[in-house]
Order: sequence, then C-alpha cells, then structure tokens
Amino acid sequence: MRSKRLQKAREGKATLEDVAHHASVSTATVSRYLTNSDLVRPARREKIELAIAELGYIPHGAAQALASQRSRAIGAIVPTLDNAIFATGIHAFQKRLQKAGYTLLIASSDYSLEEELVQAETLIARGVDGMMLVGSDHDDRLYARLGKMNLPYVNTWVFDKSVPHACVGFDNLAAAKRQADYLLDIGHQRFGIISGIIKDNDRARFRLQGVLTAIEARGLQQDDVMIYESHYDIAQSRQITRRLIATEPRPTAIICGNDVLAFGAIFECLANRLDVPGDMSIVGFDDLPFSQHIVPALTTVHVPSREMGQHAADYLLARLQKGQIPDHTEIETNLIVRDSAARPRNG
Amino acid sequence: MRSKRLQKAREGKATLEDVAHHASVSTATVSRYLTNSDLVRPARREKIELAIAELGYIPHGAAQALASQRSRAIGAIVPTLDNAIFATGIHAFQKRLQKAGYTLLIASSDYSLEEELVQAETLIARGVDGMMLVGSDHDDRLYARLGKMNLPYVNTWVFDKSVPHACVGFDNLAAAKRQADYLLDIGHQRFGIISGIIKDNDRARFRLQGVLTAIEARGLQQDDVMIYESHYDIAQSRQITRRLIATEPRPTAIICGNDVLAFGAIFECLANRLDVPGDMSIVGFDDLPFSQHIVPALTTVHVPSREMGQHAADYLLARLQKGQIPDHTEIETNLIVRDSAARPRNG
DNA sequence: TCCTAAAATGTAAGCGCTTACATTTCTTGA
DNA sequence: TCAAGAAATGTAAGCGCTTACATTTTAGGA
Repeated sequence: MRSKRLQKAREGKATLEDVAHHASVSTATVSRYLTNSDLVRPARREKIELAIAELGYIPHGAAQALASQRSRAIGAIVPTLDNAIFATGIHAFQKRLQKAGYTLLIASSDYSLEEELVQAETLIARGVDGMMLVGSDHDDRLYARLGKMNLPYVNTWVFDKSVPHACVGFDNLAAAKRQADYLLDIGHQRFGIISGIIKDNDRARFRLQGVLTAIEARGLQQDDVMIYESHYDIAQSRQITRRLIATEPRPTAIICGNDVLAFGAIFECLANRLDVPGDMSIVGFDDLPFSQHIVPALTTVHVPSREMGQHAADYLLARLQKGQIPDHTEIETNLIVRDSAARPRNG
Repeated sequence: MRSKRLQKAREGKATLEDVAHHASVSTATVSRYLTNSDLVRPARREKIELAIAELGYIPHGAAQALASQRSRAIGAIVPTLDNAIFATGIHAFQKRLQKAGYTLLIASSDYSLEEELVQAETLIARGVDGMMLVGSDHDDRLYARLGKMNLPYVNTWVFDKSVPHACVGFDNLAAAKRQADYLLDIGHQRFGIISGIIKDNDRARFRLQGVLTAIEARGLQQDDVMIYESHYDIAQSRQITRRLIATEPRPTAIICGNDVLAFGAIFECLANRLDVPGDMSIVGFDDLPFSQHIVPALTTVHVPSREMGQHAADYLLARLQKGQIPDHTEIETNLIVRDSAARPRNG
C-alpha cells in the first residue's frame, strides 16, 4: 500500500491522500487548504505546502469537479476562431475568467446553429459552469437545455432588451444605420452592400436591415442598391467587389457588414487602380486592429470587443456567485471616420 | 429514492444510473453502450437510446475521466490567440481532434515561458491526455513534468531532429536564409531587419539567425544591416519602419520575421508615399491568409499551418493509441514570390 | 484551575462513472 | 438434443476528491 503510493508519487501522479500522509494530516485538511487555506492553521499549512512541493502534487480536476459538483470552467462557442473578429473579445473574456480562477473551454460552430448545439452538448458534458454564446439566434433545444440545467449563459455581440436572455453587446441595427447614414449624409446615392451570410446569423441580419432602413428613409430606388452576401473571407469579398466595380452605373460606395469584407473591397479596388476613396468609398464594421493601419485607413464602426468580453465574463462570474447583476448590458459603438470614405466625385 | 432520481432527471441532471433504470438494464451495459456500442445487443441498444433521449441524458465528463483515467481532452498552449498567426494551425488541430472524439483545451502564454508553465499546470490539472506546444524553448520544469507524468506532447512550428522532443514543423533558420537569399540574389545590399522578440522565442531567434547567416555569407558590412526587434504588432512595426525609412543611406529592403510585421512595414511605406516594391522591397514570413490580398501582394515564406496542425494532432492521437509514429516530422516551407519585393532601383 | 464555546481537524460517505470478474444467455456442432 | 465455448450482461469496487458531521484542540473568562 504505502510502497504503491510512493511509486505513484514518483511517477508524478501524487494524490491528495499522498499529500495528507506526507504532511501527517487528514485528507480533509489538505482539501481545505486547497480551496480556502484560511481555515487551516499556519503550522499545518506549511507542512502541506512542503508536501505538495516535494511530491509535485497537482490536484485532479475531474475528481474535484465530481466531488464538488462544479468545474470552475466556462464554455464559449464562437462562430469561428480562424478570423480576427472574435479574437480580441475572447482574449479579454479569457483573461477575466482566469483571474477569477476559471478556465475557458472554447468551441467553434462554423456559423451553424446545428453545429453550435452539438458543441454545446460537448461543453456541458465537460461540465462547464456557464456558457458564453455569440448572437441570440440559437437552436431552441439549446435554450431549452440551458434553462433545464439552470446553467448561466450570456449572449454577446448583440443587445436586445426585449428578449428574455442575458446579453452583453450592442444594437447592430442602429449601428449599421449610422454607418449608412454617414455615407448618405456626404452625398452617396448608389450603393453596393456586401453583407455577411444572413442564415443563422442575427448580427449580419440586423446590420443589413439597419443599412436598408437608412437607405429607404432617403427614398432611394431599388436599382440604386446592389446587395450581396459573402462569407467573412477576403477572396469572396474581392470577387463581389469586382462585380460591383463592373456594374453600370457603378456604385459610389460599398457598405460592408464586417471589416474583413471591407479589406477585400479595398484591395480589389486598389488592384483595379481605383482610388479609395476618390473613385469608391468603402466602410466597414468591427474596427479590427488592422483597420486603422490599412492604407487608406478604414472608416468603420468601432466595437469595443475587449470591454464586451470583460462584461460577459463579469456577468457569468456574478451569476455563479449568486450576485446581483443586470441581465442586459449595452456596449456603446461609434462610427470612426478615417480615410476610406469621402464625398462622391459628382456628388 | 426513486422520486429523487426522477426529480433530478427532470432538472436535466439525469445520470447513467437513471438511464439504466429507465431502460431496465445495468449501469455497466449503459456504460458499454456509451463507449463501444458494438458490445451491446441491438434490442438493448434501442432501449438505451430511447431512455437517453427521454431523459435528455448527457454523460458526466468528470466522472468518466475519473473512472477511466483519461479525459479525451488535449491541451494546447499558444503564445497568443489575439493574432492570426496560430489561428489556422490551431483550427486544423482542433478539427482533427474533434473527429477523433477529443476536445481541445486552449491556453495562451503571452510569449512567456513562465506563464506557459503555469498554463501547463492548469491543463494538467484539467486532466489533458496530451499537449501541444509551440516552439521548443520551454521551461525545464515543464519538460520535467511532462516526462515524469509520461504525458505525450509535441512541439510545433519547429523542426529539430537533434533534440529529444517530438516535433512537427519546419527549419526556421533555413527558411529565413532562403528569404534573405532571395533579396540578395536580386541585388539588395542594404537591409532593415524587423525581427520578432527574441527572448523566449526560438522561432524568432532562428529566423534572425538565418537571415544574418545569409547576409554574412555575402560579406556585407555591419553598417549595411539594421536590426530591430518588435512585438508582432502592426503599430510597433510601423514605428520601426518609420525609423528605417529615415535612415541614411536608406535600406532598399526590409526583411520581416513575420507577416504582421511586414504588413506594418508596407502600410508605413505607403503612408509615406514610398512605392513598394519600387522604393522599398519588403518580405514577410508565415503567409497569412491576408498576405496574398494585400496590395502589393506580399512576398513571403509559406508555412503550411493547416498541415502542421493536422500532423500534430495525428501524432498525439497515435501516441494515445500506442501507435507507432515518428517523433520528428518536417513540414516543407517555400518562398512565395509575389509583388512586394523587386530589384533595387540602383541595383 | 476548570469549564465552555469557538476553532481546527478528522472520519467517512458519496459524486457518476468504468471495468475486472462473475454470471447468465446465446450459438453451434456432433 | 445437449454440452461447451463465446457473447452478453450484471455486480460491485474503486477513481481522487469534497463536505456534512463528529471529534478534538484551543482560547478565554470566571
């Protein structure tokens, strides 16, 4: 028995029981030391610390989770990791969780609600104590499950007070409306719109709706607006932009549902020797780190994604500590005017 | 007893025992169904499936991990998530693991070996069955722990046969040498070098070394080469580029340790009305998705990061199934000549 | 000094699974 | 038809922790 224990410890698999023996205390005391060392008298604390160091003990998370019924892990499901859009927000979210002693488990849904549901089940099976989601379009079964399990969750990148789900985000429709209004205000009348894929994506849907609302309010004709949907992918955006450029009469501005789409539009214009903004104005949405540096610097809607990630983490952490915290947090966005949009030549 | 069970099931917390009761079989049979349904006769399988569906049962991962002594989770520690460099590779890594039924736990080290060690302990506490690391510069204690615990691991983004650690990657030094040789071959003689931060980063170190090796082989003077280190950050790279541009005599080419640095260099040149590559040649390293689209398209070293991620996953999965697999896998890189570098004007 | 309440510690019963081993049920060939 | 081996299933002992409850130690007051 004892030799087996020692042997396992040598293998780097020391258990809490080994630590207890080594320090001549009970397992309960070691456990208390681990979770809340104030409960343990200094003398023993030192003995335990020594034992832990000598044995190279690392707690067995699964055993802790099983016994305590909490994992101190939070799950997040983002549409994709292979893109800068969510990187900053997730990074901030993770940092905040980490500071509170929580681990982040990330999964990606590839912009599919079906896949999101599958990923959510995986995360639940992993025992996450809470969940961060992007958008408020989710499979009903996902909402049902979260409710049934009483698992705290928060939607991000959206703000909608009328919906009974916690959220931290902004009003995509209003922000997109501002984005379009800016171009209308400086005189544009013919537009190309490159929207994200609408299906399963409420952010894209609301943004497109916001742009169209603004445009319709000025009484423009159907013919003055060309709408395309694109994956958040530079190559596809360039292809659409090529078509837009070839259209007669050519639009004077392209409104993009996302900065990546805007990058594609800018590059395609430049590659075709069109001046931006002289021949074509382009606006984006997100304000990625890149956007201020691209030449011409991109006029876009700034989304404070760091702040959003932090708030989302704070919300979940508060819920887990039964703290009081509002269910709906609005993050302010604002239009950043840079160099990629200007008055149209004959405007 | 029974009512308590039913109540918990209604709360969405059905256990395997509940499923067993519901399907009138033993817990062992349900467990077998879960892990390897071939062992269970079709008739019972159906009963179990029904019970699982009715109760909305999701296995308790922590309990599975504790009982089986494996978590079916793999850990990965990358320097940062807030940057495109590792996104593609990690994405491919994750997809591969997922297909094999493994979950990925990601942590980031902020390019610090100390932080990497801390993150590794967290992942080990979470019970990962294997670990992916970036580079081969790691704290000795990390290597010691992995060895002691007999935990499979693999270094990525590096290839070094002389080192006793499994790796999937490429020869950074040789690739960087090719990168510099290309510029030397087309006639450049004065260089600015923007290297990544060398500390704790073997990739950056080897790349710089490769560039210097190539340059020294041509007998250039110390004065012909200006070396700066920069975080992988556009703003800092622009700042350094500004200094490089102001230097007399001005370098004719800038060699960047990374595409993000190259983007910064290109944008700063363009913002200063320098023609790229007419007035300044710029080369990068990584070939990010962006690089082929930027105008001018970036001449850079292509790193097949998707392939690398897949190989790394395959390696760990093979190790976990006691399969035979070589410890060192070299991934081929190659120089992609695009538009951002050309002969110097007076070359 | 002794008594008492508070503080510290110990004991042991699970948490929800997996799996070795025991038992039952099915096949199959003579 | 039946025995024997194979296949399927059941039984029950943990996996490494946490925590309610029991017990011991300590501090403080009379």
